[in-house]
Order: sequence, then structure tokens, then C-alpha cells
Amino acid sequence: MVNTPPQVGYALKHAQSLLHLRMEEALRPLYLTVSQYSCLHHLRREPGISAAALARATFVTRQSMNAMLQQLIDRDLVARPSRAESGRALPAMLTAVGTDALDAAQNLVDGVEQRMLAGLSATESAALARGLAACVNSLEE
Amino acid sequence: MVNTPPQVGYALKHAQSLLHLRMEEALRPLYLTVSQYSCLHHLRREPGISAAALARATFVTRQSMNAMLQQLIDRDLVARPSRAESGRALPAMLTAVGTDALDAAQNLVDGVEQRMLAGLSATESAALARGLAACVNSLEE
DNA sequence: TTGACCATGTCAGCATCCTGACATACTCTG
DNA sequence: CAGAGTATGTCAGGATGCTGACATGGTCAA
Repeated sequence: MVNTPPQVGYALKHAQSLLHLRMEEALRPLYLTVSQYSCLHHLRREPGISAAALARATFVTRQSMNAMLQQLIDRDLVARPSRAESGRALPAMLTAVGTDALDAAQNLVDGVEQRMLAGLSATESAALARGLAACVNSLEE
Repeated sequence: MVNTPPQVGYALKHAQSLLHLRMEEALRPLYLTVSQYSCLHHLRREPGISAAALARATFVTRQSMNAMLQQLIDRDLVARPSRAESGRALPAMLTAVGTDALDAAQNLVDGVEQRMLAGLSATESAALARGLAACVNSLEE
């Protein structure tokens, strides 16, 4: 048998599960869920993105994303025109309030990520990032 | 700012999300979900474990685990006494059918994990496993 | 131009998992 | 021995996310 490290999948799930938990705890004071944070985060990276594209980026369905966007719009964190200028896609954008909320959330999330990587050297962290990217690459298609 | 690799958390979520998807696809012919597979897997590692302990090992709540165990019992993959000899914990065990199903599932899951690690050398896979373990260590209390 | 094809947004229904709460059973301290 | 503390199983309710389906709008080949 090949000398494969045992349980990489389990370690992956364990790490992701704990990271999600810690992020949820960190974001609770802002009344943001991890999914909502992810949504705002990608919205800043790609202003005017469609809900469907946002859904793909955050690993949820279009339906879930549209429901979440509606919540964020109700809280004035996100704005979206009611009509598309061309095509059907409705471009979503962060509001000023949303940008502020994201800034605060980003600080908290960065803290969690630094805590997660605290036991690793810069070299090891880079190796981890490259390893994960390779896994993603092998699994998509 | 510290020279932190960007987006390790996102890469972690991306990899985990894809791994879950591929496992779900692989296990579909056996009519098993990833959660059910995880349950059976840990049940083999620790026969007679309680549902609450199983829940902790698979990152779900006691309630979800008991509901899932009931499904597996209805399918004769798992057996559990109706009364505890001592204490309240009801020890769960794999049946013969459950063991066979797990064997088949394990092969499929192993294939997915090998596919995930296909782009990495043995050294890199080991580094990935160690990195993930370090993350888990830093994130749990 | 027309018709197949694809992407987006949306509606309805369903499954899953969670939080909160409670009773039971053991453990351990005082 | 009495009481708090902890762990387990269970019930009820609600939130979240998914699948399936449909209409709309744009694209592209025939």
C-alpha cells in the first residue's frame, strides 16, 4: 500500500469545523454569521457581482444566497437595484454601513486565522496553503 | 504586518467543501451520506461507544446523532440495546451488514482521498497532515 | 432570424441540523 | 448521607440549506 498519511480528510473536516466554530463565536457580537461574513467579504473583492456568482464563491446555492442577500439588504449592509440594466443578473454592492461592518468583522476573523496558524512557522503556513490549493485542484472538475 | 499566507481559512473551507461533495457523490450508490459514513467509521474504531461520544467525534449534536443512529438501526447497520446495563449511555455497535457496508464505503472514500492527494508527494501530504493537526490544536481550547 | 442552450432569479417543499429544555443516572464533594 | 455537578438520552420548535421546477433574458450556431 502507498504510504499515505492517514486521515487527512478527517483532519481537514476537524480543522474546518473548529475554524467555523471560532469564527461564529468571534462574529456573534456583530450579529453576523460566517456565511454572511463570507458574502460581504466577496462582495468587497468583486463589487457588482451577481448573486449566483456569489453563491458559487461561498459554496452555497443560488437560493440560499438570495435569501441571505435579502437579509443583508434589510439590514442596509448591501444594496441591489430592483431592475437589471442589461441581462437578468442584479449586481450587489456593499453600502457604507456594510463596509464598516465588514471592516470590524475582518479584524475579528483575521484574529481567529492568526490563532489557527499560531503553531506554524511562516514556511509551514505557506506549505499548508499550497497543500490545500493542490487538494482543491485535484478535487474540482 | 506579519507575512501570513493569505486566505488559508478560505482554502480550508474550499477544500473541505469539495471533499464533502466528492465523498457524497462516491457514497450515493450505497445510499449513505457522509455523516452516516463517519458514524459507521467511528463505530468500528470504538465499538460500544455512546451516541453522545459519537456525536463529538463526528462534529454534530447529540440530537442529530441519535436521529441518525435510529435511521441506521432501522436499516440494520447498527445495533443498540434498549436498556443500559449501567448508567444511561446506550452502547452502539456495528452489525454484520453494517460492517460490510462500511467496508464498501471505506474503499470509495479512500479513493476520493487518494484523488485529493494525487498532486502531492508523500512528504507534502505528511506536511499537510501535520499542518492541519497544528491548526486543530491551536483552535481547541 | 430562429431555435437550442445556458445563466439568473424565484417559488415551493423537504431534509438536516441546531438551540433550548427536561428527566434520568452516575459521581464526587461536604 | 445529602446535595451539587456532570453526562446521557429525548422532546419540541425554529433556522438554515438543499433539490426540483419554472419563467426570463442573453448567446450562439444553423
